[in-house]
Amino acid sequence: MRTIVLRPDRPFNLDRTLSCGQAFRWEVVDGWWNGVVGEEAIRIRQDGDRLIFTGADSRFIRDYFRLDQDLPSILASIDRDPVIGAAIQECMGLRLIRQPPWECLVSYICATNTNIPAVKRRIALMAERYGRPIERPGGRVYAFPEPDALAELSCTDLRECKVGYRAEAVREAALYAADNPDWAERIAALPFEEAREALMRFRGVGPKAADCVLLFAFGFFEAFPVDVWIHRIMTEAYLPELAGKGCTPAVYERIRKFAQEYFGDYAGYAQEYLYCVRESGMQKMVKPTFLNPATRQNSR
DNA sequence: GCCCAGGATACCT
DNA sequence: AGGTATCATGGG
Repeated sequence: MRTIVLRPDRPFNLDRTLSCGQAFRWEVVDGWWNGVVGEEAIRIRQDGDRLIFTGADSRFIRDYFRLDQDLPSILASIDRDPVIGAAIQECMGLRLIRQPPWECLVSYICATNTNIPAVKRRIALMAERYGRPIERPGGRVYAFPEPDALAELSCTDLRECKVGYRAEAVREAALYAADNPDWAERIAALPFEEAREALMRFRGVGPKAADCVLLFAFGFFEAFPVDVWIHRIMTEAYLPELAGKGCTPAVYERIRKFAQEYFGDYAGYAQEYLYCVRESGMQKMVKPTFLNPATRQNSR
């Protein structure tokens, strides 16, 4: 059992971080979060300013949860109005984690037009059936399968993991990644927009999935994924002129460009905080509180 | 049975 | 450039 004592100027909230829908392989079992990251089977809980965990060393935990990132400065930089301000208050301590690129890519291919529980099920099935077993005192768990393990499968095999029509896309991605083991390094070395284009060359990866992988795996914090919830929040609170138009490619582009300019280099954090309060936050907007241009400009 | 969900794609006009 | 049908699955 290991412990990390959190510095007061490095706020962190484990529950918010793991339950906000950015990662799909964590679950709570009697007060502990259990998850598999790479080859590590991790068990962790938070007690005030202490993180108590097994299954990985402290350096791994710090890196995965980005505990050394200066969250207060980041949040100060995006805190530009009452809407995002309320989300920051409510979700303080939520951090964007550093996910393994391959698992993250497959996860968001499997996350199109579906809901979070279904994605978790798909990833869990692929891991149980085709991942390397990891033996732990608490039982056996499975690493997420490497590209070559998935590349061998037929679409039928993948469909039995309940991925549905996404099977071809998962298979193609696996074949490509197995043939190009350096695919992630090459994307990581590109500038943001080029990395985005590279990801969108995978079948089944459009703007939204690409932005999620850029944000959750590659640490491009200017990425601003627009799903149906974010589309709703952004059109109601920030871009009323786009309300009721549906999230067409042009609308998607306008929202993400606005967000990058308005929230700045850490727009992705704004996105995740807004997503975190998607339901409670929308309730409070029964009378849509459109921010007027004046409010937008003199903030901060 | 319905509608919705961390959408993308091919195919229209 | 801008609309639209379709895809497979699970939750509510």
